[in-house]
Amino acid sequence: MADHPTRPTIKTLSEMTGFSIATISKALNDSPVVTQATKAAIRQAAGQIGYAASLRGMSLRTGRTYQVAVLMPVASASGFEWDGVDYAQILSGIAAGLEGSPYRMSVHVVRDAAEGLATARQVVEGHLADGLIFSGIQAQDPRVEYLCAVGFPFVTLGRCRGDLTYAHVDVDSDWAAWAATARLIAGGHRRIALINPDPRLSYALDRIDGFTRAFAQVGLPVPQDLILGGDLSTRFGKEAAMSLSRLPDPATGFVCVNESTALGALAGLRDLGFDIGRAASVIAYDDINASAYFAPPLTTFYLPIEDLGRQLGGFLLRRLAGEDPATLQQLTRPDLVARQSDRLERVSPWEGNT
Amino acid sequence: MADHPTRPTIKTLSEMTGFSIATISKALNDSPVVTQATKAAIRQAAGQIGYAASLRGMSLRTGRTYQVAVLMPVASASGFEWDGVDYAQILSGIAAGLEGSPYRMSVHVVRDAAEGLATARQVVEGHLADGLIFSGIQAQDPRVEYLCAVGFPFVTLGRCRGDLTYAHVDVDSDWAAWAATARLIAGGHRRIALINPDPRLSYALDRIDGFTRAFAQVGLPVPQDLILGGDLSTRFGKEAAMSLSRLPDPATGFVCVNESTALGALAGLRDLGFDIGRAASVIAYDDINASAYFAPPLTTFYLPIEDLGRQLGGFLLRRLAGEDPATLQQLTRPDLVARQSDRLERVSPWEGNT
DNA sequence: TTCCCTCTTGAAATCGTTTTTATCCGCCGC
DNA sequence: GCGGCGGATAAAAACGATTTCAAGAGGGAA
Repeated sequence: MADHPTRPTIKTLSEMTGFSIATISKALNDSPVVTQATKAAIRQAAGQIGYAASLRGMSLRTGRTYQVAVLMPVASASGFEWDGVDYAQILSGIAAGLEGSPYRMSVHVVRDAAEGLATARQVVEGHLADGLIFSGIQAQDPRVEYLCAVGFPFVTLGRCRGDLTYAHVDVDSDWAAWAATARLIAGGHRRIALINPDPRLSYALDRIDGFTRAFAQVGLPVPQDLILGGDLSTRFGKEAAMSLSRLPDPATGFVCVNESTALGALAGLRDLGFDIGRAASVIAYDDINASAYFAPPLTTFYLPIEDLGRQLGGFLLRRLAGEDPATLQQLTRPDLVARQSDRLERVSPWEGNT
Repeated sequence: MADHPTRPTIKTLSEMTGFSIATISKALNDSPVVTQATKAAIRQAAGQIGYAASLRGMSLRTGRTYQVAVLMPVASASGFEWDGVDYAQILSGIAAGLEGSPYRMSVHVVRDAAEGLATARQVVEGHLADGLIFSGIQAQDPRVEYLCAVGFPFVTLGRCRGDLTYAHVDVDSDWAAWAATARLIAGGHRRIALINPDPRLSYALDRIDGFTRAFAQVGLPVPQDLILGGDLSTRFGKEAAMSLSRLPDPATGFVCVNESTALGALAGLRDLGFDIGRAASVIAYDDINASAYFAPPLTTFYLPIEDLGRQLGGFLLRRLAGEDPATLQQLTRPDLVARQSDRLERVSPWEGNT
């Protein structure tokens, strides 16, 4: 393809300056064995012709690829359903975190954890990247175990359970579920549903922990029958809300895992003729900021998803620079955004219904 | 890093089989100069030790990178707003379209068209990828012009206006806007709003064309004052709907560019106290299938966004194989999904209000 | 028998770097 | 005056593939 005739190489610089390619290389890498005068001359020449090292050449020689691989999960999608996850924001954040470094981002689509492990293997064994970033961490995650075992640098969005030490960024789901549940309990709700993701996911367990703790704290029994796990689709949220509202002793409050399921829950309750806001309260993680426009607007926990991505990128760079993974761990507590009343207005034990 | 001691190279195979590395290379590339017997022996050995060619080595020698770069647009995001675009689905589609080829996908985040051009330049001049995929095409798109000029292979999601020949996949926005508008006109609406994206975008113009044609066809004046361009955020949809509903002669129908703006329009109308479904009708592009859960559920044009991605990937592969871009052009007409009534019930000229 | 041609394989150059090792030169110490 | 040393640069060997060109074997024709 039409390049500028041929782009300059280290050899071009060698001919320009009269120094050997070895010296050029060392100068550009700021090696201490080269004199300042030589470095200056070489850099000047490099700047003049706009030299940029060929990643291919560097890559072959050093074994590094200057690539960071991201495993992007997509719902297995038999008939696409919105899952409310704006992965583009995460990617954007990661890219921002990588900015200024020579690392670029390659994205590998994975449909489930098994495929994720296979892809991680490919990346490691095929030297397709120098580091890995992924999410959707399971309580016991084969990818984390594998990568720890082979010593390949990676950062995860989420933590698995177990005592492995690795770099990660996570949201305090335990706390968020606790806070949401406690809020609804304080509002008079007793039959509170936990609309949860796939129970194999680590943060699904965190949420159950927080949910449970909120009840235990005030000495109330945990409504085990109202904990439902599924995917993140709107459809699941709707089905879950409908089935839990049809129980003899129905749920009045819903702690949803994200906005997509919350939207589904709203739709389900509406379909059953409930007056949301009076009959039920819905609380969600807020990662795309759409719940403000729902009817009614939802109380959410705001998740700065792009910032998390930025952290992931930054952590990976530091990990690649050799930093100890134990120092690269961060837990973010999301901010509560109160929008809709969380009071139970229908059957509150301590206040009349208004 | 702990690789399997060292991964096998062409040299390993050479020692195993006794053939020279030249013969090995030719055999694996199915060159006709090698005998079938030799090929079989070499392939057998390669399979046995699980040999896979090093992309780095290939890359350096051939100049190809076996990478496809995708320019992913992200909203400049001063205070993140949902834009209703599930770019993850597009990426997933592209990856699916690339499957089976040695090409992998790298993602470059771009904030606007100018940055897009700069990134395209980097990719081309730095040989960072063999082909490019991007979207958000403007009526006059500097990226398209540049890439055509330098002859770099690319495929776009969307078409620019002009007579350049290049590979692309697009949605028939003209038709969709026409169909949506005609539907509302048939339902009795006369004051129909067009909630449009950034007017520099090529498909914004297509939508205006279709919108205009629908009015012209039945001899009605085009409500120019109801055409509003903005970003794809829910906030813009809400603001647009509110301002257009407060006019002396307010809009009763809304042709929204996507689900995010449509959600905003619904929220805006609700805030103003309108009974949506009676007072107004909203129609949207449907690319994430969430509108089924809105209140009321919206009539939409279903857009198989992942399929479009798959086409993009497939087209780029064919383009890289040397196919003529003129044969790599596709226009998809989205399917109408009728959900909510598009009849005007408040002030219909030919039927009473119920 | 000799020569040439074809068919298969091998040797070597190449892509653009980095890194190890060698060379050159001046200077210090003895 | 000479050996050695250190400082600056050059030469050469990788990294792992592809590709050009040479070489060797075998066969057919004169």
